Amino acid sequence: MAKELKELTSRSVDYSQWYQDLVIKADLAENSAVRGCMVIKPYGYAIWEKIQRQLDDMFKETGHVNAYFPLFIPKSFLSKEAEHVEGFAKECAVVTHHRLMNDPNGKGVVVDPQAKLEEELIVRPTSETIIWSTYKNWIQSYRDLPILVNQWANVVRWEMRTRLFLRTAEFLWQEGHTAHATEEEAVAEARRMIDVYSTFAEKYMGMPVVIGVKSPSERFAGALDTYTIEALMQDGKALQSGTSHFLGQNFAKAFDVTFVSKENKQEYVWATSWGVSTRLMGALIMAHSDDNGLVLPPALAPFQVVIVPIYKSEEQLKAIDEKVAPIVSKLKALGVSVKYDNSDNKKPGWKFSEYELKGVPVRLAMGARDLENNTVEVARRDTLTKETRSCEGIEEYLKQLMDEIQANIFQKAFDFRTANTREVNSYDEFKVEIEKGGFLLCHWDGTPETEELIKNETKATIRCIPLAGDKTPGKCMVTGKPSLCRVIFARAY
RNA sequence: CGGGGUGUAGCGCAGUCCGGUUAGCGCACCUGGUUUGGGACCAGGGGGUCGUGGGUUCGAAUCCCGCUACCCCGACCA
Repeated sequence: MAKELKELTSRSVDYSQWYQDLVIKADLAENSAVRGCMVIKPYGYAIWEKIQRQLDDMFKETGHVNAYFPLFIPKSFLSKEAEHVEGFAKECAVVTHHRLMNDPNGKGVVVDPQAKLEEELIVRPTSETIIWSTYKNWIQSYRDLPILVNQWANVVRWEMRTRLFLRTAEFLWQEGHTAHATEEEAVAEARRMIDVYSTFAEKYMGMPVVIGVKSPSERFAGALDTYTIEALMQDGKALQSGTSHFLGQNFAKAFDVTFVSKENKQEYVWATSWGVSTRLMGALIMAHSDDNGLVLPPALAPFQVVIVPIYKSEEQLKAIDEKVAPIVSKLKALGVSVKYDNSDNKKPGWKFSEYELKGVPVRLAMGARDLENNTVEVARRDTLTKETRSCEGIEEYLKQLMDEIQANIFQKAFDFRTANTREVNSYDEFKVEIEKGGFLLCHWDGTPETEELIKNETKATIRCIPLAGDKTPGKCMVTGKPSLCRVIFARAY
């Protein structure tokens, strides 16, 4: 490998730099000329499309439908739910005018002062308000419920500091917004969707996550409960990868959304919202990548197999083309996506490195030697191992190899998390352990004050109170007050 | 919004302290040739308002003042 690239992708350098260089080098995304925004490049977007398609299928299976709501939200909508506005007001992009004009001084264009909007429009930071103002018109009777709607959209949050994929000023996501007749049903929906996210993360992204509930101070603005999936990155920091909120009747009350129940009573609707974003791609990158570049799980790789021909002459290439063609079509028939890169403008060595950097799960190389022996070289991205195999039955072998790689990638991340999850019983020990990264399971007295203190002193936050696992009570590591169960502390992105 | 840093070819940088031929290097790009089983080599070539506005000077990438953009570290957050 070229020295330059080795330096760029080496994790011995600062992790955030490693991450950013990897994103850019692997042709996933780049910084835009617009502050804090990101250009998702075709290869990166192909991964997003995979994520999108899979999630969308899972939403459909759970009875949801897609819809689309406006990008702009009248300013007054945002002020209707007090906590909600509190949470988002500081990071909103605001539209104040609707027209430009030629600069009277002849210097380009200026905002036309005549075109000032009567009421400013907010570029959505999330769509609860515009959606609930719409739901008001959709809901009269219990027969109109539940409403199970999802939206694929972009949102804007004017963050002070941004990072590619992890926190951009504009990002792509999906946001589900559901309306229910009863509290139980809404809670069940919020729980069901965090399970969908968890399944997606583990089965498709190959990334183990902990399902839990957020402490009150980490809750979504306007929610009664926030469920989260928390993943551990290779540098020992946690990443919140998806959330599902039980909103109670807060938004129904703010937007006066009521329905007539079976018992002919006027009642407020119960709500949930849930979302995952392009941040999942950040998670995917940081969870699995190594010094050679991305490592993509087969389930989300834009193509699962790349075939590289090695040849000295036109005739040889032609012979390899002919040999490869039936393998390609057979692989496709088996549902394995494959790219045959017989482009003549790059050398094989270059292609090897390039596809490794891009995280393609399996590379096949075929040259004159292979033609003679009816073999092909199979290189695995996850283990970086190579073997030469007969072309006989290679397609079936590759198909099952995909499952093996998918499982191996998950197992590796799972083992890493296990090795970096520790029980900690004293605050002194905590201060030492937190420097090593990872998840720390600790007792906490349940108060926001203690949480705040720990955060200020150690930069660690409560990632979640896990839903599953050990529920043994204990004593808070800081105050010694009683604690119901251990919670997960970590430094987070 | 506080602290720090950087703007020089598509990308990455040197040159700036100490002003002085025609602004340089690596990668990328173009042409020709030899190559091709782990990011090839040789030869030739093209590409620059040195972020921007002003000032000092015979002369400014370099010195002075303003503006601006981006990056990093905090605070805030999916």
